[in-house]
Formats: sequence, C-alpha cells, structure tokens
Amino acid sequence: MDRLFTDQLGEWKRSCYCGEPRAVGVGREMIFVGWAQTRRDHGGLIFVDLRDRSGLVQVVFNPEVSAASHEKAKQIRSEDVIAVRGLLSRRPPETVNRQLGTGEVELLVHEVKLLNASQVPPFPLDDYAEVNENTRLKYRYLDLRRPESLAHLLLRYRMVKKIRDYLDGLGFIDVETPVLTKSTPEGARDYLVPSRIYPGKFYALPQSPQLFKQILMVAGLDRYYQIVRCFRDEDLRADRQPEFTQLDIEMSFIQPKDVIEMVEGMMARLFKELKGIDLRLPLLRLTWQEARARYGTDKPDVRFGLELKDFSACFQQSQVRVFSAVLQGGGMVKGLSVPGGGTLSRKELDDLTAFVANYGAKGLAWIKLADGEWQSPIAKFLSDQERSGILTITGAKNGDIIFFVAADDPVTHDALANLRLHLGEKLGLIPQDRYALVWVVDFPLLEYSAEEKRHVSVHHPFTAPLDEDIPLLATAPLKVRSKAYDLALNGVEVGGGSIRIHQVEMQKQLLGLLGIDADEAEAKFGFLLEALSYGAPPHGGIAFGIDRLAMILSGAKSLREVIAFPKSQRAVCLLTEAPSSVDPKQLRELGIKTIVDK
RNA sequence: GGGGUCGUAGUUCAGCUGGAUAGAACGCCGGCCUGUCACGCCGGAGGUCGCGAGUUCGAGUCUCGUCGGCCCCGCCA
Repeated sequence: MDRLFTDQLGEWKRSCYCGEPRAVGVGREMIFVGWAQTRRDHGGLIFVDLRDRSGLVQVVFNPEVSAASHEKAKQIRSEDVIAVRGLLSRRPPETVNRQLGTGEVELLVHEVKLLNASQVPPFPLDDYAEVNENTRLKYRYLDLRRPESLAHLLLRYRMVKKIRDYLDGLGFIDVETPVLTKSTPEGARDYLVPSRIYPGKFYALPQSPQLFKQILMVAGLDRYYQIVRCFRDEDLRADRQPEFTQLDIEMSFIQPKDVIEMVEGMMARLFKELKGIDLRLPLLRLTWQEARARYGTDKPDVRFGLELKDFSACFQQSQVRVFSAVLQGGGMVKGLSVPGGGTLSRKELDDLTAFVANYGAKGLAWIKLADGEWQSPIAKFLSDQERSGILTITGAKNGDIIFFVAADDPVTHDALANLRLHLGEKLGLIPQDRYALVWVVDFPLLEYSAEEKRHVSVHHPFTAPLDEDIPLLATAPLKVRSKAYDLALNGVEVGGGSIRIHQVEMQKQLLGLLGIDADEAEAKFGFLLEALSYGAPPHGGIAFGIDRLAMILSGAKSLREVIAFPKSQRAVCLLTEAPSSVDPKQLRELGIKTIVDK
C-alpha cells in the first residue's frame, strides 16, 4: 500500500539548516525541514534523524508533548520529506551524541507536516554502505544526498569560486565563447551538431575555445579567462569524460614565466585555502627531456623516487642477446631498482612481466641481490664489468631487485613509467597525503606520426617554437623545442599551455611543416590567419582540467565523483539513458538518414 | 577495435571438484518497546542466479555468444 502524504508547507519557514542548531539556541521555537534519515520507534518515544545538506538533527516525538504528532510520526519512513515545529531542547546529559555537531540538542516536536512520502530507497543512504556505481548513477539524486558525495561537489564549487576571485583580482575578464562552432582538423574526434538551416552541414562542439581565446587577444582583451565545457568524442577513462570543464586562460605581451608565475600564485592559494597546505614556490620544474629520462613520462608523479636508470652504455657488448640486439637496433636498456623488492615472488614477477607487455615491452628482465648472490635468469651472461656497472648505476644493495626493459624509446619509457607507478602503489611507496606539483617545459614542437606519415604537433599547431630553435624549423624540425608547459599533479596532467605563434608567416610555415597546404589552411584556419595579420599581440595561455583538479583535491579515484551527472565508460548517462533514438521527423528536418538500425 | 574483471533477494555478499527446497547480513513488512542515535527483541515476506544457446541424467557452478558496470591498451594535439 502506497503511503500518501498531503500536508502543505504553508507559511512555515525553516529556522536554520538541520546541521546548525547548537546549545545556545536552546529554549527557542524552531522549524526544521528535510529528509528523514532513520526512525527509531520505541513504542512510546519516536526519534527521527532529520537530514539536509548541512547535516543531521535529532527530532523527538513524545506523546506527552504532542499526541497527534507522535501518532503521525509512526508513518515516517526513510527519505520521507517532513517539516517539524517544536522547542529546541538540551538533551539529557547521558544522551548527548559527541559524533554529531548538533549532538547536544534535539527538537521536541509540537507539530509535524508530512510533505512527501518516499518509496523505499534502492540502496541505503548512510556512509557505511558500498554501493555499485551503476546503481548510484541511475539514482544520482539519492546518491548526492549522501554527505560524502555532496562533499565532492562542494569542494569543487569552492575551488572554482576561489579561482574566479583570484583571476578577477588580476584583471582577467570572463568572456563566453560559442558552443556551436566549427570542426577543426587535428586533435580529438569532434561531437557534431547537424544544422537544420543548412542540411548536410554541421557545427562541432568545442574541444577547447583555443582559437577564440587567441582571437580575443587580437581583439585587445589582454587578459581573458573562462570556465567552460569542452567536448571530445573519444573513449573514456577514470580521468577522461567526453564532456569536461576547462579553466581556459589567455594573456597578451607575456613569456612562459609570466604564465607560470600567475598559475603558481593561483595554486598556492587553492592549496592554502582548500587544504591548508603551504606550497613551496617556485614549483619544481623539469624539462621534457629530463622528465622522460627520469620518469619515462611527461606527467611524472614526483611524490616518490624509484627513478628510471639508463643501462644502455653498460650493455653495449653484452652477452645478454636481447640487450645487445636492441641496442644495436637503436633502442635502449633502462630499468629501475626497487629497494627491498627481493621479496617479490616468482608469480608476482610473472604478473609484472604481463603488466609491461601491456605497453609493448617484450619482456622484463630482473636481478635479485640476495646474500651477495645474483639471482636472475640472466645472471650467467653478465660480465664482471656489467655487474659493477649495474651496481654503480643503481646503488642497489642486498634484498633489492633491479628490473630491465630493452626496447625502442617510446616502449621502454612507457613500460617503465607505468611499472614505476604500479610498483609504487603495490609497495606502498606513494605517500597518500601529499601533493606534488611539477612543471614540464620545453616540449618538442613536433613529432613524427608513422601512421599519418607526417609531422604532427605535440601540443597544438599554434604553439610557438623556442626563439633559439627557430632556425631549426627549416633544417631539423623534430629537434625544435616549443614554448609549451604542462603542470602535473600527483602524476595527472592537470594543466597545459603555451605561448602562441602571433606572426602570420611563422604560423603558415608551421602549418606547412604539418603537411597542411595553403588551400587547406585557408579553409580551416583562414579566420585565424587573417586575424593574426591585423596586429596580433604576442600572447599565450594555459588551460586546466577543472574536473581533474577537483578529483585530486577531494581525494577521489574517478572524475565521476566530482561531476554531478557523469557518463559511464560507454559514454551513457545512466540517469537519463542518453544517448537515445530520436523521432524520425527530427531527422527529416535535419536532412539526416541513419545507416545503423536500433 | 582489443585485453582483464565483475554481474546471485531492494543492497552488500557467500554458494567448494556440477548434485536434494539457492543462503547470510542489512533493508523491507507485521508485532512489542519512553532515551535511542547504524536502537533492541519476536515473527514474516522477498530470487527470470544479467540474457540466450550448448554440454550433461542434472548447470548459480562448465563452454560459447550476448548485454551491462568498472580498469586498462588503442584513441585522447
């Protein structure tokens, strides 16, 4: 039998949030509204924990205070919406609840209004229950009633507010840019929006407002920022959603260090005011080369050591065939030395071998140092010279294990970077309560794409080369470094940007290097090239992943925790069940015919 | 597109090498209870074992396919 509550709120106005009343308010008549979290019915007395976003207050239904209210309260179940009016009272001393901010007081109810009955919730809303994520996301409105879930959104809001305050203080102007815009080549797959007025043509949702913010600099805005939704139609990860929020910043007449210092000030404020942490400025800064060499990645997690070591020189003439073969083929032998790693079992070593295979490594060699002995499948092939080389490079001691990967550059670094993180986690080497920020600078401007058989931008096609490397553009384009900088936080790329090309000839040269001919450039970026030719100032900026920052600052394991209504890994909104089919009439209006059924 | 993992009551899970009527806790329903606060006590209801094939005398359990959640590779300037 469905319960039906018909009371109306009427003139009742809440006195304060449920989590707020304290002993100083005792003796006042108060009204609370909210959701019944639990009801404890003692037959005579009924206690209800009334909850709203601020917390809990205990309300007491006593037949000697109000027989009518006590009678009504028997109907109350979890998640019903009720309003109570009564006397805020001090709890009897032996019943004070120290766990609760409101634990010294309770409301003696004189009158209750039953505003809306709830069905039995599909999962418990207390903090003790671990619930499957798909259930939580389907009933996200219930999930968000849980304080833990709400806290993530709250932290995110406070972070964004502080960012706005900071940038406002520095004279940045928030300007909105179009969401219906033009598809641009390079980069991720676009989300497309069909045009009704021009059948067969499409808008694209922005992957970022990159070109608009540059054009705002040409317009003389000087300092722009925006907190803006961006869209990329690529497969999802724990730290990747198809729509995500970017803090987009652009400034004129600046060098990389101006952006870096501005951002460091912002980070210092966020960490101070949100986490009570004093960042040491300037932040650690690594060149891209150094980050690759020491950590194997351009977004190193510098909360712990376990740095990569290069053994290439040591194994040039090695009897270990896989090593010498790879080296002769132009590859490298690198590895890492794990203090105390000698305890890893054979099974664990096999698992680690399978782990690096994920990243293309054909094998994982290892040496255990135990009681002066070298336990290793390759031990018998190692010369004395190699042994002493290994010890010098690693400083390894008894009880340690040394891993080796031999492959070409991307595979070696990729495999070891991931192995490093994996071992760091597995062996508990990563301090969980620390935040480590690091700038990575001087990225290469270009890399060669074997798949596309041309140069592609490492950052994006509008990134400026380092002044001293400009001559190399004509002679050795792959050696050119760029004025690009990324900020990594605990091994996650949270921000990235660059100084842009502001001279049209240089921009044309760059597009040429990317294999984009003049006609194509004109069709796709004509408006930008034209804008650059009308007195574009030197400019540059940076963009941050707001979701990622919020995720790390709130200690969440997934972006979904800091997004109110996230998509599942298959890019479905489990609440609304988007995407969905549409009425054939809508398709006709758009001049669209689908070629896939369902 | 590929690899891994999970899917059993409303929820979280157990269910062995295939074997009798699929269990527990919490939640839910009914009863009792005036100081509980994850109340307590007594009783009860509740299952398309994700779905579909197959193997078998017999499938929650094995095989194949499929759908969905999560993690990863590819992809993501």
